[in-house]
Amino acid sequence: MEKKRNKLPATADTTKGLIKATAKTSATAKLTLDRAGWVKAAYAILSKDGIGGLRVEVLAKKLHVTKGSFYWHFRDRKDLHQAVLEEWRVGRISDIQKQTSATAGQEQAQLVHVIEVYSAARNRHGMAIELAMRDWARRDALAAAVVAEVDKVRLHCAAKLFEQHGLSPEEAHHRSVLLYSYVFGISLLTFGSHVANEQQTRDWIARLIATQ
Amino acid sequence: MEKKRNKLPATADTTKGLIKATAKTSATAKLTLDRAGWVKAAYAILSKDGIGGLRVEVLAKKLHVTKGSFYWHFRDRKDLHQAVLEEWRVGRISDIQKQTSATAGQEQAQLVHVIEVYSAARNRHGMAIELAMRDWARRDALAAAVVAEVDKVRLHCAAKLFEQHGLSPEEAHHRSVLLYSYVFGISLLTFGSHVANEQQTRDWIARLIATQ
DNA sequence: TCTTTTCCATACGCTAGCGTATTGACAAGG
DNA sequence: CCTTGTCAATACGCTAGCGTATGGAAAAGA
Repeated sequence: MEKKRNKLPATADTTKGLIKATAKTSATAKLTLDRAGWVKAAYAILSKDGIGGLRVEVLAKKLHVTKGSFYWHFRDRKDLHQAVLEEWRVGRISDIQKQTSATAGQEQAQLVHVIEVYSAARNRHGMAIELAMRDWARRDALAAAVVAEVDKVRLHCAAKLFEQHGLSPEEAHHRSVLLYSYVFGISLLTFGSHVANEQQTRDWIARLIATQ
Repeated sequence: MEKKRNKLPATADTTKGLIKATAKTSATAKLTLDRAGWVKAAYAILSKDGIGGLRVEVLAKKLHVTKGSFYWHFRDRKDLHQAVLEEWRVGRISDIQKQTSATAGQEQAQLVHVIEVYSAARNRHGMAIELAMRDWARRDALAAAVVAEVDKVRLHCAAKLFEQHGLSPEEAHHRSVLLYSYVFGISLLTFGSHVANEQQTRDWIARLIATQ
């Protein structure tokens, strides 16, 4: 019995529902699917317990398998980390470009929409991952690089909306930085406590940021 | 057996002189001061590695003692946690009220100053603790309560400045929430990466927040 | 001087978790 | 049928870390 270390092709071909019913391409499909399954479960733990709680055996228990399976699909813990980072990077960039594709004349509404989408009150799970990634990035260079790249794209896309709305490149950049600082910062203020939603405050701030 | 007498931080040394003067109070004073030494070291670890890295034996090694000392001063790990939280709570509230005591007519300059003080670029260590506390608060109810209390005071003090500057209570609250969301959020954007400081953007945003 | 108190060192048992080695089950293909 | 490849279970050694028990040194009191 020879063991092959599976080094991943990072492109996640998410073909759901083909778990066992496939016959021909099942080998490759099942491989990537299993890695994707581990990564997906890793996300759930990451959002709840942070990168420090992302442990191999805990993850295995969550998936009702043993770590023997994990070390078949992943070389080690770092391998999983890289897969999680890559998944997050691709997913976020894709999401941003979807969120910031505005029709002409609707830029301001689109910006308000972006603020709402990233609001912790409406997207608690997504924001938990966001904060976990940033906490991770403060102690890990690779995570920091990924977060920096995603932020760069985010700022660029938001700035483009501001510019299309008539602002100068400088002010567009300023407001983009403020926008993302706010949406992440507001989640830091409200996440731990059970503060009232304060929708009025959120609306007021969103208007201030998005309106020139 | 040979023993190494490694001194605790300087605060412990200065008070050891007081022990000889007062006998009865020295016991209590030394106890709390030694606790303070542990708490201070805990801060350093907290800012660097987060609450997950705050381990008893690591902390002891940092102080060049064994954990035998730790368990003399603290009942357990949770005891240290509570001491750290209390220290942070008292220190932050004291600091806020100092930072927001404005002379009449200088409220706006004072608000800009608050934004600058909390800027990650100028106060990296303090912001690291701030972020670590908030990450901690996401998974610990006690930490969440402390952070919520500090935030409440912060928002109240900032809102008072805005009101003294002539804003309505509602807008004063809105802008206070924006102010603290921004200062914490901007640190999330810049902490992991080595982004340029962008002082111009910071100034522009500070003016937008503090100026009606 | 003798005793008590204070503070730290040492040794111990225990658990969680990482990574490896080995075995086994099962399906596909020759 | 037998071989091979795929994936998971099991067992193992190892480290880090928590909390306890105990000893020991030194200062403070008596």
